[in-house]
Amino acid sequence: MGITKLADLIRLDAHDAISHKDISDYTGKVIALDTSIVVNQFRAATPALSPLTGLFFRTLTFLEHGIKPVFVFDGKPPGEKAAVLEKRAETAGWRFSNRTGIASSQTKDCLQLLRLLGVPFIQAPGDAEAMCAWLVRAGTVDAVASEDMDSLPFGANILIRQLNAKKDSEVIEYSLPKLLQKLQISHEEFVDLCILLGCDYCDKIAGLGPRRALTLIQKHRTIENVVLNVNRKTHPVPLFWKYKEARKLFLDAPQIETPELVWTEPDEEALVKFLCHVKYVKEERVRSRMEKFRKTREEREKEKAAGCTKQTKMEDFFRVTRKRGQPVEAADSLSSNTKRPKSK
DNA sequence: TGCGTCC
DNA sequence: TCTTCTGCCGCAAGACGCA
DNA sequence: TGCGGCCGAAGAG
Repeated sequence: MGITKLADLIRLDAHDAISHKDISDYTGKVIALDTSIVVNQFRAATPALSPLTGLFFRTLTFLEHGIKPVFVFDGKPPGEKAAVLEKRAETAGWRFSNRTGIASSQTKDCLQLLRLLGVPFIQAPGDAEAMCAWLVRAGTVDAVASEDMDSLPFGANILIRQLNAKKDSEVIEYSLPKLLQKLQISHEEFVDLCILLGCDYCDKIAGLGPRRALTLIQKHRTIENVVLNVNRKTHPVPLFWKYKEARKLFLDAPQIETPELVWTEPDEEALVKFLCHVKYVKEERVRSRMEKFRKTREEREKEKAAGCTKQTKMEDFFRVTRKRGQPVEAADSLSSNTKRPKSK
């Protein structure tokens, strides 16, 4: 669900924090993705089909563009969010199964697919969004790609939306430092603002929308002070309001030692065996996509040989590792890329 | 480019 | 009176390949 | 399921 109306607020009040990019602008970048969001996207688009094929196609598109994806899996959700998830699952009519953090069969399939594609993945101790944001802060990855805005209060400096395989689709990049500068608030104040807007971890104050919430935080700086300065009759504070727990979740996300990230060559034969013989995807579909992948890769190498500097040589790309706390480039360099508005 | 199909 | 919030409604969500 | 647009209701100045 993310943060209610945060995208609107940024669009209207901190437009400078947004830049419009093309997927090719992320060549050579390490991008963390919340796997559950990606999988749910495919499930929502084609409920009758396995989301595995979608994951397969999209991951290859990333690799073709020289993007190094890292998939992050949800661990045991924090108690506050578990309640929300359970409620959501109940209304949707399915059983909420990630209470323990034990991988479902679908998760195991995704893990297997990523292994065969040679793409690294990380098991988060809790919320995958929190882990993704922490990876950016630690310099392990350059940005988070997600449709949820949660990564920003979690502290991800760069958030990318609409990073998909569609041709001519516009990628939107949000810069947290620019956002804070434009709104003239600190990260802690921004977290309080997100709680007032409405997040997954606690209730919100009724009657306070994005306009008023922003003005109040800019004026009074903390939720405690905002509460003292709003009309309690028209804007009642929720009973047993767990805003302090929510604040703690955003600011003190659980951290783990990041494993060394390694990208290797996709194993076509094993992919065919898994996707076609176990998951019953048509072999022709998998083979032709792999063929296209190889051709794109060859073209890139040719371009590189011809002196096209932007392209990443694939031999360089594979078997490349990213060590902990050793960013390839500062995350901020992503947002310093030239804006490339799409012409329609 | 639009539309049908993927499983 | 103007601004802001809320609730309701409708639509579209992925990616590929063929015509 | 989530969003954007539209509308009526309610609050702020």
